[in-house]
Amino acid sequence: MPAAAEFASVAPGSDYDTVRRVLAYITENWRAQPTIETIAGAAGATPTDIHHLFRRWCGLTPKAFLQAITLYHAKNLLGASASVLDTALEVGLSGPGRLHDLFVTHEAMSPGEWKAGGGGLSLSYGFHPSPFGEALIVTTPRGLAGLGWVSDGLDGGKVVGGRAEALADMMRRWPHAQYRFDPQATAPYAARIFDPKAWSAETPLRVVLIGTDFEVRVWQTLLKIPVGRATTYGDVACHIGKPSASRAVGMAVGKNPISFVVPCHRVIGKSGALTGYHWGLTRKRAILGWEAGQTAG
DNA sequence: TATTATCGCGGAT
DNA sequence: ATCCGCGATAATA
Repeated sequence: MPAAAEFASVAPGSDYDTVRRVLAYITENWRAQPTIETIAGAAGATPTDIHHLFRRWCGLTPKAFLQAITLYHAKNLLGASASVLDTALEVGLSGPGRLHDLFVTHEAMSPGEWKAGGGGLSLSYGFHPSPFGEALIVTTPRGLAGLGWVSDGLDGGKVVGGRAEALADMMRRWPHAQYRFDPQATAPYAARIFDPKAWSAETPLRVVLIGTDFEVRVWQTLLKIPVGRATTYGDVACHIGKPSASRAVGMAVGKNPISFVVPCHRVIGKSGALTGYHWGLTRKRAILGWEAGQTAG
């Protein structure tokens, strides 16, 4: 707890704050095969603290968590059979859009519709705590349009961060929209999204996909990847009928505006390498590790 | 035209 | 085993 106060920029003392430092240390020093004592020391905590933290945060012991973010485990996420996307469909869940465990119903808003009729469209935004740091949530009257993260310091040695930058990043996606700070409008979304106990099929989460036709098709495909599984850029490309477009898929995945809800973190390279994440690879690891804990129980 | 959060192939460590 | 460099490839600004 005392060490966390030094990182007062965001959610001081939060679980993710420490998790982030553990992950950052491991990614930079994995070659040295650091012991749990060394890792704990670098994160400013005792091994016992670390143990309790991971049990509380994701339900896994530190050892299990570390194993969950290795390349070997990432390959397992991909699944032995043909494609995770196909097996998801075989399970026989009824409608499109409720395959995600968050029970999302989605509608698409094409750029044309967005530019032509978008004059009156206004977006509400707010900042809310989450298991992965402070989240920026953007909504329309029709549903969730954006979810991003406020960077909280270092990622891969690069200094980034702040609410202003998080908001600017989101506004860059739809520069012509009207933005209104309205935490009361966005708070219910935060409560729903980050509490697995609140995930329910009866009241699906409404999301609005704003992008090109190609991007929307990719994002819709991502919604079919179950919690605790992963797929590859090439698999997504096959799924939308363009087997050779894996690179273009990577670009579209990277532009996903609704982090976590549209699970772009569950797309990894064919080798099992995590390859990239708009909000930092450290966060991608953290989310995948957290999800491993959710499915383990 | 020049960018990619890709992929698979050789050839060199 | 692992890692680079390369070309093919599809969608954007």
